[in-house]
Amino acid sequence: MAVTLHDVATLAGVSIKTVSNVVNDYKHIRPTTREKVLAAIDTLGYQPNISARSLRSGKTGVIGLALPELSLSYFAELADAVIRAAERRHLVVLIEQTAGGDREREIEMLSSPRLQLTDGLIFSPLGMSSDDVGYLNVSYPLVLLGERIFGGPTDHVTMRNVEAAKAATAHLIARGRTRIAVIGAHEGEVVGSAALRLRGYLDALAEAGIEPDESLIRYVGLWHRLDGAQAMHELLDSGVEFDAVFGLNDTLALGAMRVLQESGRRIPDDVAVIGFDGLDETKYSLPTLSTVDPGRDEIADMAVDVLVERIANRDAPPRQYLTDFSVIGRESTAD
Amino acid sequence: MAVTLHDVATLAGVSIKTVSNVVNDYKHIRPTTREKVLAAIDTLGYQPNISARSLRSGKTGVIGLALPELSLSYFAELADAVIRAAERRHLVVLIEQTAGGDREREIEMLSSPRLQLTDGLIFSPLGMSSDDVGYLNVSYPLVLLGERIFGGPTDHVTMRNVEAAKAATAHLIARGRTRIAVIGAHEGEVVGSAALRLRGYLDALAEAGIEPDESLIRYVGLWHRLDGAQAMHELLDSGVEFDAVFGLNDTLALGAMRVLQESGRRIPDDVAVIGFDGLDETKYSLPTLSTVDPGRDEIADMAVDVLVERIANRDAPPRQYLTDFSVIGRESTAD
DNA sequence: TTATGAACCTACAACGTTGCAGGACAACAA
DNA sequence: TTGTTGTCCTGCAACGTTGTAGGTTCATAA
Repeated sequence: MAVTLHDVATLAGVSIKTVSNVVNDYKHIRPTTREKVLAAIDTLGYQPNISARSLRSGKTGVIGLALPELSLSYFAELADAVIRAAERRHLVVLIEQTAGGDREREIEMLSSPRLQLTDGLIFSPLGMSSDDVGYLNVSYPLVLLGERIFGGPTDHVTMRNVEAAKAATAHLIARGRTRIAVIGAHEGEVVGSAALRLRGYLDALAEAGIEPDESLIRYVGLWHRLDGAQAMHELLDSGVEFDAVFGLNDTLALGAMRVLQESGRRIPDDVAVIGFDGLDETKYSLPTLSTVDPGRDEIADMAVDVLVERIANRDAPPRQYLTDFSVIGRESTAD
Repeated sequence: MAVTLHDVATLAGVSIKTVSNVVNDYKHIRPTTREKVLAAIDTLGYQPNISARSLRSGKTGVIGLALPELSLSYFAELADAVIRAAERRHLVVLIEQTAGGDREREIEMLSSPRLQLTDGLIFSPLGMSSDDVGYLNVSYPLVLLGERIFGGPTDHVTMRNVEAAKAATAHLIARGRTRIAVIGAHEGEVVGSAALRLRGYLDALAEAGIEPDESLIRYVGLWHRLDGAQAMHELLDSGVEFDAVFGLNDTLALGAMRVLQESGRRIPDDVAVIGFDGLDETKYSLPTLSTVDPGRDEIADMAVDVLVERIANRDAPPRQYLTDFSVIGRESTAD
């Protein structure tokens, strides 16, 4: 059925190896020979067998991308960006979902035989924590994304969470807001997106000389829209005064915004709202949502680059890479 | 570096083939031998080399999924469902994006050597049309999704678009609405989601004895939120009266809803709105959006099943499979 | 006792490719 | 002339696996 080097070689009247050389752009080939071979390849419609090539070379041209779940917009947009970045480098992406970031699933995934197909993995953990850092000692090239785990034995690409959250908070302060609620904190967390962004929030308050108010900090379990909505309900019920909300991600902010509107508050007049992540969706909400763009394309590009380098050179010491961010002001924080 | 059958065989004191037999659950193996081998596998941490296995067997355990782009929620949720469905069958999914549904890219993708890695493809076209049906004559197992192309030479999984759109429209009519605008029609289209859903809309009107009004049918280019918003602007500017809106997909409906609210209309009091696709997001909008659930999980399950069958039996005639749908009433069409 | 067949195990070849080593030939310098 | 260098091409072996065919052992039946 399938056309092999052998078939091409026979038709072109050369050896198998010469065909292979042509296919792989080997230098020392007479132009006439090259053309004969290319013609044969063309008439037979030859395509190299990737399995055989992989077996021989040990490379597959596939990279893995493990993330909690594609239904979450943040990860869908991340996957989109990673696939595009990989494509530019002639790599193809195989996606593993870890059941919404289940710790056991993540650990299991790290040693899954399914990764055999892969030259390396880009991993965005959610359930695992720094305690699980030992599981990252894998035998294949691994690039870590996000803020769940620091100081692991692998390359790590992440954004400047503290600085970005500080900038988002400063954005609100610059618009005269002083009673800024923050939604999405995680009880007792030290690293992780929630903790880092909360720290940025506190830094900004400190810099502006605003006393932090614990009653303005709302804790949630997950970072879904429902959690944002519920946290806002609680905040409203508590009766505490506030004139701005910082959602530690866009989804939380959108959920909170909905509840604010239901309660009759005007955005941004009564309450200004800002999110975090730069989701596409924030451009279309009512009102449009100010947010922090973490530079997703840059993260994706960098992650793929770093992985490619790591595949080429496994002995280099692991490095940490930081991307740039930008605050995007929209209607929800308009003056 | 990597542990092979050979290493395991040496340690266990049996032949390579016996180890292979154990790994592949060959029946006639003495329990004691099996345990010896399993012990050796365990101590060495053996994992089969998938490239070699693929080369030998011609199967990779990978299926391709080609779709316009993951940033569009519909496709992100579809990909999520397909990956889950594939996982249940011990398959892994490789995702190809076709640049938002670019026709050239779709055609190119169909003969990409990247598909070599794959046992078959699930393809959700957007740019290609029924004129391009010839390009679907590929040599690998292919399952088509969606409504762009009918009557192709491949298996096809889709939903009952006409019936579902009719049901959505009837849902509005049952709530006393008679001036129902529809957003998202495609000029001159005959097949395709837009045309089919528009037909369902017209069928429902006809059944209720409502005369269709061409000025209530709004045409758009793409099905993004901005297009929905713009169509609604035009509709409002046109001054035509309406008491309900049927967005041919959820994104259009959400965009339209935003503009309706900006214009001061109350939903559903002044205007009822229903969408189509059952996006997760519709559960969280303000107000929550009524929609049609096309049974995405069922589509994904079926697509993977059909592909697996097709891989096993390439000679069976192509079939068309239809999934069930359900109308989900929410706040945007509440009585 | 031997014949029969099932249970268990093994050697060999092959899947399609590429690295390696080397051969044939031409061009050029000494 | 001979030696040297470079160009162009080839055969062989190997990557790790599984299908095929066949061999050995053992229990059971004749």
